[in-house]
Amino acid sequence: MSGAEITIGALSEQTGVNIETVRYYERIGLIPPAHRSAGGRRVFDTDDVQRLSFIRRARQLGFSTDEIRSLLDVAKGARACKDAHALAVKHRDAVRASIRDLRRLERTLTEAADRCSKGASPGCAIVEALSH
Amino acid sequence: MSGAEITIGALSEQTGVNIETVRYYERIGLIPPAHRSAGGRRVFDTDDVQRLSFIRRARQLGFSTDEIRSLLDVAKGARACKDAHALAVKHRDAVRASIRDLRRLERTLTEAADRCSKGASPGCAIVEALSH
DNA sequence: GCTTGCTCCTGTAGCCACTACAGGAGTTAA
DNA sequence: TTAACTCCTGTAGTGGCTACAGGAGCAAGC
Repeated sequence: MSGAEITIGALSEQTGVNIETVRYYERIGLIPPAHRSAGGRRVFDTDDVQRLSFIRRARQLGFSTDEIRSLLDVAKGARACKDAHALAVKHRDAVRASIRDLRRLERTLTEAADRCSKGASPGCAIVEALSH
Repeated sequence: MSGAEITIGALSEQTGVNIETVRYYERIGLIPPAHRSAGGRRVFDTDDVQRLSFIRRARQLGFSTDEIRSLLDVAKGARACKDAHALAVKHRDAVRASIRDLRRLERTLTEAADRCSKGASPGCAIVEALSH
């Protein structure tokens, strides 16, 4: 029992997580089923705000919902910190690979766009670049 | 009528595009409906190989199927090169933005992972980083 | 001519992480 | 009491594929 009773709308505002997304997280079991008011509405507390904020930050860092499940386990002590470390490193390596790919991509796009704007090519330089 | 009659399997091998994906592209109208053999099977030619290779390269550069539709229009002269240029520049800017985001992300992940492996934090540094 | 094994066909459903309804019910302020 | 608002469930859509199930065409060997 931590603090006030919070509606789903207030929870959404405080955490920046969409109302529909909160319900979705409940549905897939990322957050536990919320308590209900007499009228059947979800009631949250400050613990839920904490948890949802945690999830949101993890999502912003690109962790998948499954990875977040593991991170939440680490947070509540049900799993070793080592696992969180492994996840973070694995994810960071994936991010690094993405950056490398995107850099190459950016170069290719820039080259094509530059040749095009200079009107050096007879046809369209971008179409040309994609044709072989 | 350009060249030999090519099955969907051969087309897939020559272009590196999955068979199911070829059928998917036909379904969404990214490629025109293929001609059929007497037995009802799709028959392709070298023009189709060209087109599909074009599409594949564009996908590898991260263009959406809708953007590729426009690029194909430019390729066949039904749309100005200017439009392709605009698309490429817009896409390149999006890629640049992604790179910036991922760099920040990579830094955050590295910092958290490093603090964790050094065992400097009392709890888990990664969980800590996500908690506020 | 028949069988075996391969390729291909259509149609549907699943993936991820949401997002967007429709149609109804609880809640609050004037 | 009425209006405006928030919330409820359930379902379907997004993009770009991918993965079946259940059937049919086709080529080679016997």
